[in-house]
Amino acid sequence: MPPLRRPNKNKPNKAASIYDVAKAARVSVFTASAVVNKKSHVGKKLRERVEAAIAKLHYRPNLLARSLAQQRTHTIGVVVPDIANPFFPLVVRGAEDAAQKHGYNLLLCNSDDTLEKEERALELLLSKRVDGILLTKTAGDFTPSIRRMIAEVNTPFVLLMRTYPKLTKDAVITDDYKGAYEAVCQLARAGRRRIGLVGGSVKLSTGKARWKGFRDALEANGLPYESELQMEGDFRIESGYRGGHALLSRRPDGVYVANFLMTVGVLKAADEMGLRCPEDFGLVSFDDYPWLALFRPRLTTVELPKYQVGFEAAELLLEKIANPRTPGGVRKLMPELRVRDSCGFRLHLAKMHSEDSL
Amino acid sequence: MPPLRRPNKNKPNKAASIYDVAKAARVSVFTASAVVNKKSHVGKKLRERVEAAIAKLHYRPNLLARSLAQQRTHTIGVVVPDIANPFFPLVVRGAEDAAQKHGYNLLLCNSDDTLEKEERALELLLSKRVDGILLTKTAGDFTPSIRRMIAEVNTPFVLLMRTYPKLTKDAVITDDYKGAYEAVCQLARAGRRRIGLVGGSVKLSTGKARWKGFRDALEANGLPYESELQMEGDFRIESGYRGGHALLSRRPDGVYVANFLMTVGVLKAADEMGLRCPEDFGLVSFDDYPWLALFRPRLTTVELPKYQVGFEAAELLLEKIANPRTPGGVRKLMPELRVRDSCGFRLHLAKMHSEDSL
DNA sequence: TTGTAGGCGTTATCAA
DNA sequence: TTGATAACGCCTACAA
Repeated sequence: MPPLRRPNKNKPNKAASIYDVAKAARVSVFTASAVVNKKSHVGKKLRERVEAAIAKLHYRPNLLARSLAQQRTHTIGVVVPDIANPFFPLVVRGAEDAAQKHGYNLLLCNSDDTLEKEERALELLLSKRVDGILLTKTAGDFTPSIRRMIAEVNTPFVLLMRTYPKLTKDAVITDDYKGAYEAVCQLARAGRRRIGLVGGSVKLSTGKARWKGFRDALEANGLPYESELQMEGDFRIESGYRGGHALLSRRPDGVYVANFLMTVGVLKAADEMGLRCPEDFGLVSFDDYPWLALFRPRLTTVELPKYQVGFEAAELLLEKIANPRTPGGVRKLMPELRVRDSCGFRLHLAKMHSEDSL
Repeated sequence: MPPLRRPNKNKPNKAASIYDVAKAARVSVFTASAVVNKKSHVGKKLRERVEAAIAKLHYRPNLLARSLAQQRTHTIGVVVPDIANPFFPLVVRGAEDAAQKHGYNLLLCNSDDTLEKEERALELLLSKRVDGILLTKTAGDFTPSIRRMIAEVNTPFVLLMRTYPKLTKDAVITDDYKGAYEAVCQLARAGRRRIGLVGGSVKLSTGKARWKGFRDALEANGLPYESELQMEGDFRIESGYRGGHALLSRRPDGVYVANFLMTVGVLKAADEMGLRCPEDFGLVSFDDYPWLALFRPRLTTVELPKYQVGFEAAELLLEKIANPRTPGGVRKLMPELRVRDSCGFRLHLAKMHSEDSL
């Protein structure tokens, strides 16, 4: 004779379980569960008894157990290179807002753009059975082991900012090619002829697209393409600093930097070299922040809709979770050139004007 | 006769469970589990059989089930006002690094400094049975309902940046009083006599401490205390902008702003009013960022060890999780005044010097 | 050292 | 409409 499952085994400080509720309301756990989940029509009388018991016992369902039972955690994993890189907080915030709206939570991991940390994070997220993953893929391919793992679990992925077709076609990115193209065109409009680049890694889709946009804009504007004016960085301050020193020592009159952190590095290098922006070199940066309009040099930059990227990626992911056969694909959001002083456009106009009046 | 629990009920695309492993290795689940957890001495022979089965089936433990069984999720909840406020990413990053080190993950929530969102977040985190919570408490008291809930679950809390003794004494904060005090002293050293404040909410421990530091420094420097030179904001750009307009219209010669976002707002207001910093008013901000050294006005500011706050808070929380009777208490980290141009100190020196040479 | 069986808290199936 | 009872996948006394 199987002993009845005893509710709350007399443990004093234990939270009430649905068994306790059922017992207190003198109904079955089924009924109790149905009431908790506002399910089908439970008789009014029983429902009230259950509700009373819930209130009395301060019952709150254990989401862990629920997740195990229904194979759904209502949690999505997010892996970004570094939340301390000012680019990502807004992306994550967008994702959180979308997730929140649907009753989902975010499990956050940093990869530092490292394959090792990325894989550790993914493995953990998968083991915790997140319902889906938002990933800003780092450069390089997954190990076969993790590839297999991902294939087996069948958890939907949506990529943030960077594409990586080997994993999935679903991604929300920005039109980096166009952004870089316009950035360089603006430099050209500002009368710059020897334009250099401090770019991100060309192993990344973003780095590559921005680099191509740079090159094509050079050509479209009939400007020379000098390979020694091109520096490859890693989107961090330090690499911008190194690239800035190397590049500026070649005295370009225009510089396009592929993200904000590297721009900071470039400005530091310029500072050390006694070079002023935009007088000595015009600069167009990538990615805008509210404070950039207020500090000098006022950066001409290409704003990327960070929040939107996160928000839409999360929404797409949630759709795929709800229905794995959701279309998806690459969603490309438009950047927006914001002309301020650093490109030297105003300077150029003033100069042209004074020449005119000679 | 109870039917044996059947491993992998023939479901095709199901991940292998420990039952499958046990079956494949022809051992009991106990043994399989022991091997997975590198437990006590399992016979070498059996262990190898189990390991082979694990490899063959690509078995990975379901952390959800494990959490349910051992009442431990290895997850800590983090509630911050807004991850998009550049202050918090570093705090969160510090916490993540500490958590990661101990095999923990972060569940991230934003409260927007709203009691409602804060409570929703806490309730969800508690329901998901996080092992502990890192909280930057918003202004105002919990509702009785959530108070009770928190009391019942017995989940350890550690506060970030802001104290709130009604919840817990454990907190990692910065010495805001001292920081503000030094900020104002620096303004005084720069020859400023009519010093105003754009502070945070005095309902927050941070806002209050920074305000007190401001006042005491005024007094210590024999400066007048004019209540109309004090604006209360909410740490966001917009409130700094409004406060900036109101304050600057009174023409103070020095301004202390209690965080970076509000400084951005103040600078915007100054810009619109045609006021230059530091020529027309000296400014000391709170909280430093790498790029602030490179843009003008170069902000004199009080750096707060953001990363450390997050890191140490997480470490303390993990200790409390491991041993609830861990001492704890308020850990106060030291700020660091970084003198640059915005306070007008250099200007002041130059002026004194030129007067000397008259 | 190894195995058996019960428990973790829910949901879900299938009768009644 | 309700109620037993079996999953969900893992851990862990208690036995052997």
